[in-house]
Parts: sequence; C-alpha cells; structure tokens
Amino acid sequence: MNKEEIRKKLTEKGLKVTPQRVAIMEAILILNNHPTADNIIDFIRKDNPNIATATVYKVLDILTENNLVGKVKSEKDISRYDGMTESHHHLYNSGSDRIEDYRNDELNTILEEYFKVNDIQDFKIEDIRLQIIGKFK
Amino acid sequence: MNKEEIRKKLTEKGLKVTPQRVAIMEAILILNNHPTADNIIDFIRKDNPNIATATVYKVLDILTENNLVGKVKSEKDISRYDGMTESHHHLYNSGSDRIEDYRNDELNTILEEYFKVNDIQDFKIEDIRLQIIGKFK
DNA sequence: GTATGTGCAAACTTTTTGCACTTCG
DNA sequence: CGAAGTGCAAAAAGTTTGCACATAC
Repeated sequence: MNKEEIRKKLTEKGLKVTPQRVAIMEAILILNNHPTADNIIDFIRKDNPNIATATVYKVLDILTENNLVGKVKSEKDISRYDGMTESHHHLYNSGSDRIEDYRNDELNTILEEYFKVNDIQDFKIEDIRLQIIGKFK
Repeated sequence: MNKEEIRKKLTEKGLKVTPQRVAIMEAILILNNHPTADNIIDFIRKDNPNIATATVYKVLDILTENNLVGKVKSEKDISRYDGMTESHHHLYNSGSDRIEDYRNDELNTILEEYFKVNDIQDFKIEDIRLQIIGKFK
C-alpha cells in the first residue's frame, strides 16, 4: 500500500487527508511488527520532527474507530497497532514482546461452524480472536 | 475458596502468608467480575484502610507469576484480574467493559486436535485463549 | 470560509521504584 | 534472627485534554 492508496482509504471513510495521517498509516505498514504509539512517533519524527504526541494518539484513535488500523493488547498493557484490518489471530511469544499475525481461514471456518451449531447462550458473536501463546523456535 | 484454602495455596507455592495477600486473593474471588487493581484496592480499603497501592500491585504481580490469579487485558489497556486460574476464554461485550469467563472443554479439544494435525510452523503452542467479541442479549 | 485537524503544555491514570520499617516463619 | 513483605511518597510511562493556531476541502 502506497501513499496514494492510503489517501484513497482516508477519503473513502470521509476523513480529511493530512500529512500526519498519511505518515502514521505509512509508519504502521513499514514498521509492521505491531508498533506501539511510541515506535510510530519515533519513526515519524525522523523525517518530520514536529509531529505532536497528542496528534499521533488522536489519529490512531480515529484510524482504529474507522477500522483503518487494528489494535492489539500487548502483555504489558501497551497498545500496539496493526496494519492488517481484517479479522485475524495473534501469536504471542511467551517471555518476550514479539507478536505475530496469524491468519488461518480453515480454522476460522471450523470456529464459525462450531458456533453456528453451538450457540453461546445470550450472546451474539461478532468476532473471534485467538491469542496463541507459545514459543517461536 | 475460603481464607484457609487461600493460605494453603500461598504456602504450596512457597509464598509467605500475609494478611494483604489473603485479602487480595479474597477480593478477586468476591469481586468476581474481573476487577481492576483499583477495584481491588477500593474493596480492601473498606476493611483495611492502610493497605498501600504499591503493595497491591506487587502482590498481584507475584500472584500472577505464581499462577494463583489470572490477568486479562481490557479494551482500555487496564489490567484486570481473574480468580480462575485454569486456561479459559473470555467473552467481551463490545461497547462496554463487561468481560465474562467462557469455558468450553469440547471446543478446547477441537482446537487441540486441530493444531495437533496442523502445526504452526516454527511455533510451539503453550496456550490458546479465545477473545470472543460480541453482544450480550 | 468553515469545519476539522494539529501542536503544545499540562494533567491524568495506571503502574513502578526505592528505601526504611515491619512481619512471617 | 533473617529473609521477605509492606507502606509511603515520589516518579515513570502511556495516554488524554483544552485551547489557540493552521489546514483541508
């Protein structure tokens, strides 16, 4: 995804296209290992030292609200962001901060079929996310 | 689980039994809707106004390390604690802070069987937690 | 031109740290 | 008695707020 596509995505959502927003979306895609707000700020400030911390947080809120970026909880209660916006799962490396995306459509189908037959009482499922904890070899 | 059992659990783990630790474990069990550290502090201070914030955090760390309580991330990056220490899943109410435990052994077996056959490359699974997002009816 | 977005500094919330004092075993 | 735990106050870390100024459309 390049700058042009980012601009298009923002426009599609009715959001104004600002250099800050574009830079933030770009940063998340480039730093694609679930950067924290701080990682994003550091990255952007290399080229654009004037961007304000508050701006980054405000933009990240707007982008997540509009589903242009995703948000993951790390083990340490720091928000981390994700350029992949379709529903997907995560592999957490136990004992480090590493988080990887994990997509598996076959598994999604199994879960979907399972819950289609086995409703959770009084609960309407919107999304299922697996946190798979373990160790990378 | 009563005070006596709590004391026993602490001793089993080689931890000293202090009134603060007992009170914190008790609080989590009584306030059993995934209380935050703050909820726990408020609750305990009703009877014991002298407990220090830092103590509660330190104790919670020790208890989670020793697997005597669990830790869940809320939607808002606040740690919430859980008296159920066996592996289980969570139902998140989208648009509110409500989190419920969800246990389903049949589903666990399905997942276990699935991953037994379909290894994740270069990753050794230790635990799988579902975050099921949706709406309570 | 006007609604919306940005920068700045200050505040807020949650959690951590360091250290003297206290307690458990 | 000694190692481990607690209380306190201060600070860190992450995030939010309010408002004047700037920008997108």
